[in-house]
Amino acid sequence: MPAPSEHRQAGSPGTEKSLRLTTLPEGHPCGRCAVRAATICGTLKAKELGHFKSLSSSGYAEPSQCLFHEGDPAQLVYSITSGSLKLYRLLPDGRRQIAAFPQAGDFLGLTLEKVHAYTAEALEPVEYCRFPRQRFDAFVDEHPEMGRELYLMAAHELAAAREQMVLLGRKTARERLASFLLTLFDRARCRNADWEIVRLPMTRTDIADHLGLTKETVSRTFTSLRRTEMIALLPGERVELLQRRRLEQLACGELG
Amino acid sequence: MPAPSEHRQAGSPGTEKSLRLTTLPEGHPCGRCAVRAATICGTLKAKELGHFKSLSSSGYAEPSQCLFHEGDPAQLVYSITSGSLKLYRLLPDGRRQIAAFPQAGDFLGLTLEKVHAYTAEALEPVEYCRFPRQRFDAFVDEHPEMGRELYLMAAHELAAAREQMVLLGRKTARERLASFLLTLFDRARCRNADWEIVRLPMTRTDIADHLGLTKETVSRTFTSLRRTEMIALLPGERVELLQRRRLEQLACGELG
DNA sequence: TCTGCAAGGTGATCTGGATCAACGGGACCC
DNA sequence: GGGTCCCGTTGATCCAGATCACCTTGCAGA
Repeated sequence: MPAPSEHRQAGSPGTEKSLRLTTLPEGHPCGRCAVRAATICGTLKAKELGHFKSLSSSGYAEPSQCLFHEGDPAQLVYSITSGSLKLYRLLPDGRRQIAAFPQAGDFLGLTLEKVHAYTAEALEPVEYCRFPRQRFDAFVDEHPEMGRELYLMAAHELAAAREQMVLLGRKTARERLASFLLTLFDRARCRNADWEIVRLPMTRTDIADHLGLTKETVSRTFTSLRRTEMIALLPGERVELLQRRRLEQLACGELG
Repeated sequence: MPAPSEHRQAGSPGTEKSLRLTTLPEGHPCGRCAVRAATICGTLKAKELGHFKSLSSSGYAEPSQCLFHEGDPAQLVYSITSGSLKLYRLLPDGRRQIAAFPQAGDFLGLTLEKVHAYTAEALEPVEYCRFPRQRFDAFVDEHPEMGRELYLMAAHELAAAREQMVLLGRKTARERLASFLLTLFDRARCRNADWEIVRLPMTRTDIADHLGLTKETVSRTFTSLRRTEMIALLPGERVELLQRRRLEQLACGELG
């Protein structure tokens, strides 16, 4: 029987956002959007949301297809409505760093620069709404309350990025993998009330390039966590967290 | 004779922000603020800025003094007007990761959580404006245009944090130090037109804890860059970049 | 049915940077 | 003047994780 989670007991993002979610009239184009509550769309009223949505077009990407590449002019902004991706930078000699694994509810391509600094590649089939950058910016200018929402989004991502800096700069391989699994778990739990089970839509190489390791070390570390009975590898690219409390201690450096 | 810089030739933040800077009447409390142009204060008109400023109190911190500690309730927001700091997280066993070296013009303490996740410690004498968090938030709510400014600030920091993730995850010690020196150089150049000289107000240990290395490795790497004549160590904690083009190539992984 | 190949796993070996140790110099304080 | 402490530097040794090599499995395509 797993110990209860320490962090974010009450008032998880999901709860808090659903409070302010406005109901939409029958037949609204966003009426069936599964991620509306989780994005900046959630704060817009029916009419404004209709206008916002009308700026966009829907799209679909297959696994290994890229929404944009590092160096491409940043002309579109994406709101992911289903699926997940990897966001990465390549060094000239092929070394790769995966900055994040964006998923449904995330915005993508919101760079301040004229070109993308990262490549966004689908891990699974991805559905999205796509906004021309200029129209997106114009809409934000006309709706100052959107600025605050964008800020909250960026601030969340900044917190995650700094957490990852601690991981990359100072944690061991075991600590990194434990942290990674817990992050995925927390992120999934905000959206649907899964169990102690985490789905891994990415390969060992992807995980390695996110954690600053090699795929061999990731593989060995999975084995090591399995041998110490902290996790179990389930069929279907899934992992069960058998002892979440111990994983949390390991992740924050309290355990060998 | 150094090659011209590749990145950010025209339209540096400094230029772009000064365009929108409003002039203040004689005797305005922010009239002599050196960093007004570089912060969100720069977008406010005289009257609003006066109101904003009146929410704050000025303060001063000596080297090694902390504005706040990891775990403290986040009750204040700081706008740094001079000096520089280190922002770090400690793991229970003493491992440390320095997330950033904030300096004049930066805001600090803008967390979404109720407590600070990092400690902010002065490297040099620091002057700041300090806003009670509630009043700061209330002001932002009443001035929606501030949301956009906060967003731009967070987006800049996010870009920097992801750049650091690439560094920590995939770069060698030499590449890390070269990247670090160039980042400091670019940051200083935005504010005053220094030369090819970078000031290092932090110790070797601080640099190590920022780059995911040890102080010994940082020291050896300085020596190595000096031996290959890419930098020179000057008295007064300063470094001259002797071959910026080569340093840039090294920093982005194009050189051994 | 075979073939190719991408992904995961594991053993053997290597190495970049960590760790341990020692020294010199500057700032500060009796 | 003589401690003491902190900082930077350098040498010697160690080790976590990288690298290299190899095997298995699953699956798509011929």
